[in-house]
Amino acid sequence: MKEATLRDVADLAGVSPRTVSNVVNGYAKVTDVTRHKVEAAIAQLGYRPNVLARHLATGRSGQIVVVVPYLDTPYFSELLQAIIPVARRVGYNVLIDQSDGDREHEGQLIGQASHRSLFDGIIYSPLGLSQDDLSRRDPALPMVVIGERTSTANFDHVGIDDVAASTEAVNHLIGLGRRRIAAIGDQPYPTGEAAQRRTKGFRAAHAAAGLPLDESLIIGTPRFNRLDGATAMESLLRLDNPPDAVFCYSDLVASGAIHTLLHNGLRVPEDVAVIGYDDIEDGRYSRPTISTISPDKAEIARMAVERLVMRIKSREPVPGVDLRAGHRLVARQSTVGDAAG
Amino acid sequence: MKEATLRDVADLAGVSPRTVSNVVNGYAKVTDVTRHKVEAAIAQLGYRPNVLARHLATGRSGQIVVVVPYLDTPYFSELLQAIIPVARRVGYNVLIDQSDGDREHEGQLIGQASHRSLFDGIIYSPLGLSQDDLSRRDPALPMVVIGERTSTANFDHVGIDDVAASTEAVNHLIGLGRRRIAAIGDQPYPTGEAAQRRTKGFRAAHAAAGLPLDESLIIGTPRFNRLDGATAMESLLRLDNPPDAVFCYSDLVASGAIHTLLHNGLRVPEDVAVIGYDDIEDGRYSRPTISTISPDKAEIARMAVERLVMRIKSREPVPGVDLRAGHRLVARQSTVGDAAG
DNA sequence: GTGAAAGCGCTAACAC
DNA sequence: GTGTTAGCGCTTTCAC
Repeated sequence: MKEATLRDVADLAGVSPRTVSNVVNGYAKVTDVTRHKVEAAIAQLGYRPNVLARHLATGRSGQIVVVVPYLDTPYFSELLQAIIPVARRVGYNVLIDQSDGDREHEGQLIGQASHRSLFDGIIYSPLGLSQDDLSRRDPALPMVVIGERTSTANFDHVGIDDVAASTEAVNHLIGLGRRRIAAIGDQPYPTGEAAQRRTKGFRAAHAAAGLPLDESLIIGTPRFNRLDGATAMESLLRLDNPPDAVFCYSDLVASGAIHTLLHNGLRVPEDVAVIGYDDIEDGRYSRPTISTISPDKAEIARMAVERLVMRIKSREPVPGVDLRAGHRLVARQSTVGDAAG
Repeated sequence: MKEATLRDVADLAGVSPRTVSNVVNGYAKVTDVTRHKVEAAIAQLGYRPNVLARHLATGRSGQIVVVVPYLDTPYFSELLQAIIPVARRVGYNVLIDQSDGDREHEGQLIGQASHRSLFDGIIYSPLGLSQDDLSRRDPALPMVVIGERTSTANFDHVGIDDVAASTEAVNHLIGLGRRRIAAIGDQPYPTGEAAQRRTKGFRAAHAAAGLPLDESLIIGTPRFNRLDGATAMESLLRLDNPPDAVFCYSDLVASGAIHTLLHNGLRVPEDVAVIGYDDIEDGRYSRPTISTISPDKAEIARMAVERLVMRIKSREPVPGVDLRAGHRLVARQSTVGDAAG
């Protein structure tokens, strides 16, 4: 049996397609009595609008693309999982794209023309994409960037206050009486803005506490993986005067660092306290559980989607804004021990 | 400047839209001279077909859904990464859905009606979905199942020969002189078919080698995660007579098991050899690198997509078939030590 | 507030 | 082999 069309509904309700469309989309004002008639007809026929036809008529595809560097990095997959339902709720499908940190790919996707009728907008969580790359994109393509860098006239940015969050993380360690605090994850080059903001917070906390800062305790890593954390921790342990606490720029890094610590017979947090960043699910179940900065992923997702949809629907150019989502520090075993429960 | 339409091309080439459509889609035969004219016009106008319009006209959406239990499980994300480009190449977008092992969700998605014009077919990598659930689905929705269970009249199945692969894995361990071999990951309940096939191979290898099998060395786990592996390994180490090798039903499990072994001062592979399953990227970079059964993910992806597209395009009902992708054993450090390089 | 009708850009009978 | 033409189901000016 064929699906009912808008015209069927119109016929049954004794109104024109125009009216049905109005009711369905809540556009123009419709008399209550007409609305009821239409709604009854819709119910009776089990009518559901044909998305495809709507897209053709409106010239929009109803698809948005979310680009993440790595699909299997927990932080990104969790972010994705937050974004998908939000987008679906406002009528958009989510296409997922992995950039692989591959500049080529990233550039191509947002380049001119390639997106014609394929998607209406893009949510971008870049890694290793320079300001330059971003501005070279098709400015007509609505875009929201998550995470790094700040907005321009062209696009919006959604993220948490990394500097403040990092400061809190380090303050937490200081508050626990730690005095030699290391940082793992710095990336002192153009595409490492996110990392640099964390380093900034790291410094700020030291300054505020009047705590001297040993530059040799800031370890750079190419990425934010477990292996990076493990390797960095090893080099820290080789120091004459190893740290008594570590601020890791991701939970994965923290996990790697903890691995190395335990492997070397050190206790976490008794000998070395470790705090991470991202609040990935793994950290809640690992042993010890990992203290972390927890970005409000749901809020990030909501902000990003809302803002993107707004851009898509807007006829005029929209000025770029910086949206700040919430975050909180979650103290778990890796800093406070079994007090964390 | 507006995009060129098929009609523009037709006008410029001096032919009818029908002909242009034929050329674009390679449908009917077209004279070489006509084809060249059309192609020239296409090039000149920079014409690209409007996907949306095509979908409306054909009644298909050009979307397929891939459902995986967990987005952030490396095996699934790698599979996804293999599927996406293949699907794109044959003109399909991939919508990703995470079922969370949530029966509710899985059932709903493949139920009646919910997919109208949203997607043309579904590639399903189920976990915890019973045969019953599967057959309750809308039979009109083209479906290919990856991994577990075998096909029915309704859908196809793509997978590797788990029993053979598992047998090879265990043979590998036996060939290295191991005699007390454990298995981690059995799931002796209806939805654990994949696990059970591995156990079957485990038994087969023992039987073939005339090696007695200690049932207490077969450890069940709720999932295939790191933590499952670590926990299971701990219980194995508490045995009076611990194993000298372990066959893990996933690389994640192997990773967890290795973690526990190293943590307990045992050497891998000298004291205990470990082999995993899935060949996830992590296993190639961890220390030690993890020996594994490597399913040909590219082939799985190709088979699944090809078969699904075939189903989508076919007018008549298609009988379900079982497609078998290749696999190979990859010996790395966790079984052969530094001989693996 | 609602109706009539013209597309959105493509595909696919149906003819020639 | 190629042209004609009628939709696919919806949105949306334009009138009333």
